[in-house]
Amino acid sequence: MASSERNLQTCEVPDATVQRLPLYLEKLKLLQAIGVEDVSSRQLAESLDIKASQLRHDFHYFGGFSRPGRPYRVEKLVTALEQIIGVDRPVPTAIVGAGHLGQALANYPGLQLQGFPIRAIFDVNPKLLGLEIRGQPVRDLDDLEPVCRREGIKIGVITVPASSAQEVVNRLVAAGVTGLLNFAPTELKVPGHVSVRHERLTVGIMALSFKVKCGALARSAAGNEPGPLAGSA
Amino acid sequence: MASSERNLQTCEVPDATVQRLPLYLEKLKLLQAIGVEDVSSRQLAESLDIKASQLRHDFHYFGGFSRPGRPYRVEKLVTALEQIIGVDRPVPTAIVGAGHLGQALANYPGLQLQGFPIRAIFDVNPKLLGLEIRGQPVRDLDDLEPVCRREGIKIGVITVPASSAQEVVNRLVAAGVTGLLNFAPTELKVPGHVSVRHERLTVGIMALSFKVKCGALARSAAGNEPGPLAGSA
DNA sequence: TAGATTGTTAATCGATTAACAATC
DNA sequence: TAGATTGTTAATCGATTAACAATC
Repeated sequence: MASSERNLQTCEVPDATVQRLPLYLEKLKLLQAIGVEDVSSRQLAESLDIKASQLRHDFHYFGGFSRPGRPYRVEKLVTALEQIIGVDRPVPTAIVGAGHLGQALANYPGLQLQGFPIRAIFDVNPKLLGLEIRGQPVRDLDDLEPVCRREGIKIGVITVPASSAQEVVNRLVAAGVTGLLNFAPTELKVPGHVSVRHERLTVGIMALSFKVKCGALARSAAGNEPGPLAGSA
Repeated sequence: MASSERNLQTCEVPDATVQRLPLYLEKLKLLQAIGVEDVSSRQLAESLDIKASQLRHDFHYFGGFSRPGRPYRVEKLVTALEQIIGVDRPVPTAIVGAGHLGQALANYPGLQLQGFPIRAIFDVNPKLLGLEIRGQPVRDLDDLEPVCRREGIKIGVITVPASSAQEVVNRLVAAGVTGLLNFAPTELKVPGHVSVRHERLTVGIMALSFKVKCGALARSAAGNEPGPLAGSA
């Protein structure tokens, strides 16, 4: 118990584990919604296509979700994971850049539902200032600092062009934002107390392209090119 | 050389390496654009915040980008990586689901620029059928198969609700699509020759939330809460 | 030549998986 | 009890890093 407390505080949790926590939470919430009360590590792991021992190993960093012999209580697990991830209370979030991607994210219900309500949207383009998305007006970038402070914004979503990303980030950090979700294709310099996560849309599609190309090569080498209708589920 | 050919064909390349290839390509194209002709593994690695030995190790799976003693030629490397990733010629891509996210992706210039021209957009909503995005009309989902075949669509981007994702995927696969970029929060069943990549927006923001929360805990434990203006770059 | 660079292998490091005692 | 389950440690596996010969 003492060691799991230390893990929580110093965050000595592997990144690979951290990335799986949201998947666990998502699946558990789904189970909760259909009225499932108990779940074993094997059931939960199988539904996520991972090994049960990996799931238990992940949970072990935080410790004490159940006792040997007893399966997990879905509700307890949801509560615990929400606390661990930090979405046990809403995390006020702002979107900077109300172009196509920014608007899409502002409209996406998942963010609000998962605990990240959009409390502010900013853009430099005066033509967008009239626009309102899910009850939030697009505001002038000039108002960034006072609005972010007033709303207690914790996370900033960067959907501005790469050329203005760093300046926007500096202002968000100065206004007290400590987490940045960066969709701009550029590196960002931030002070040590700020966390950044890059979301690169083109990395995903390129990695996919590589696999597609390799699959095609492998099949043509093996000489068993499937007809377009073959094998469809 | 024989072993690197085998790697190319059977794709025995670690996923971690595959995910870095697009980053290398992106940075190299940037260097090319500003007229840089040569680059060393150290320079390139440093600009991406990785170790030079890792970069050389990655390149070694494909082999023969330079000779000992000579730095890499930017142009040769760009060409080679484009071929390896499979973007040396355009990869016809379709977007299924023209809601906010689908429209944002269709409008995103990066996809076209990186080698993935959007050659078709589909939706079930009749109200969207008049819409045209960057020269592509939103088409009726009923026309999916003939249009995908005619345009030679290789990659399908899934931006429909989770409830209809599997059906859309079945139809895309039947129409000859072999790569799927899935934004719907659901697992997909596909035949073996099809590659799927999940893009989970909420996983990214939740992992970020975890790090933010841990950072706050660590600082409050250490008792050195920085003022909101401290340390800003 | 001397210093710098790549390609390639070996060493290290970390993450995943297996195993099993304790428990229900 | 017998079968199933968790928490926890050890074994395995794979990825990253270091080292260095060959080369410019």
